[in-house]
Amino acid sequence: MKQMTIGRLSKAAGVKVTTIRYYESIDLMGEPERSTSGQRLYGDDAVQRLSFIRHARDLGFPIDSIRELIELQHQPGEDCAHVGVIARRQLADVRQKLSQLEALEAELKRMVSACEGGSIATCKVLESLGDHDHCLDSHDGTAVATKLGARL
Amino acid sequence: MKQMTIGRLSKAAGVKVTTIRYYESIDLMGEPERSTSGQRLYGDDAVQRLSFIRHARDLGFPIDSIRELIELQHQPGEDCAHVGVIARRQLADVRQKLSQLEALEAELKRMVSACEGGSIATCKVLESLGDHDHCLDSHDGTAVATKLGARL
DNA sequence: TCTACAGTCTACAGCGACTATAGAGGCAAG
DNA sequence: CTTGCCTCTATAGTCGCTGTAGACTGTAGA
Repeated sequence: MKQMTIGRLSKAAGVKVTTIRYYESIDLMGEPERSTSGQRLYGDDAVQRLSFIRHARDLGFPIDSIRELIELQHQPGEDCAHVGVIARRQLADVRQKLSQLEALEAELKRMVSACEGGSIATCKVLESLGDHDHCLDSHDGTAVATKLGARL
Repeated sequence: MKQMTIGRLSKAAGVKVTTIRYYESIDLMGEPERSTSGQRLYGDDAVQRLSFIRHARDLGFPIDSIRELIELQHQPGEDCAHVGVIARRQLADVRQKLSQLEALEAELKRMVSACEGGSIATCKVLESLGDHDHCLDSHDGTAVATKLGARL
C-alpha cells in the first residue's frame, strides 16, 4: 500500500481525522500530497510521525514540546541532552500534578465519608465546602484545579 | 464594614477581580449593587459564596456542578443525597485521573532513566516515543492527556 | 487644589488542544 | 443509479479563565 487517505491514517495511528487536520493547520504535521480531487494522501512515514505525536500527547507533552522533539529527531548527530531536559520537565510536571491530585483525593474522600445522609441543612459536604479556612492552596488567587487543568 | 468593592472582595475570598466579573457574566455570582458611579458593591454574603465557589474549584468541581451545589444549598429542607452524588462523581473523576497520571509517571520515569546521554540517533527517549505499540491507552483516538486535561 | 497613582469600568480577543457543525463534493459497492 | 460512507473547507464552540485597550473614579500626599 503506497498511499492512504486521511481516514486510513487515522485508524493506523489512532488519531481522529479532525485532529490530523488540526495538526496540519498548526504545522505539526506537514502538508500531504493530494489526489486529483483534492483528498489528502499519506505514506507510511505519516503513520510513524503521527504515532510519535500521539504517544507524546498521551504522556502529556504539550504541542510545543513535541515540536521541539520532532526538530531534534531530524538532527541525529546532535547530543540528546536537550531531549532529556524536555522529558524531565514533563516528568516534573506530572509529579506535581500527581501530588496535587492526591491532596484533592484525600479531601474529597474525607468529605464524602463524612456525609451520612440527612437534610441539606446539615450536609457535611456543603459545610466542608463552605468552610472558609481550608488547607489546600497558597493564596495566589488561582485554583489548584486550574493549574492542574492548564496542561496535561 | 457594610459594603466592599470588588478589589476587597477579591482579597477576602482569594479570587481574582477578573475572575469575579467572569463569574458574574456566567451567572455563577449574582449581580451586585452598584455605587452611583457604577462600581460593584458587595456584602459579606458575597465573600461566603465566593469562598464556597473557590473551594469547590480547588477540588476540581466543574462550574456546572458548583451551580448545582449552590442551588441545592438554597433548599435546606431537601435530602442531601444529590450532594453526595455530585461529590462522589468528582471523587471518581479525581481517582481516574490519578491512576492515569500514575501510569504516565511510570512510563516517563522509565524513559528518562533509560537515557544515558549520547547522540540523538540512539536516544532512548525518542525511541520510546516513536515506539508504535505502546501500552497506555485503549484505541479510541483520544489522548489520555486530553482526557486528563478536559476537566479538573 | 493639584497631581499622582491605584482601582474600577466595559468590551472583546486569546489561550490550549481540540470538537462540532454545516453544506458541498467524491468514491466504491450493489 | 443510488445508497451510504468518506472527505473537503470554513467557522464556531468547548472550559475556565486571562490579557488587553482605553476610559473613568477614588484617594492620599504636596
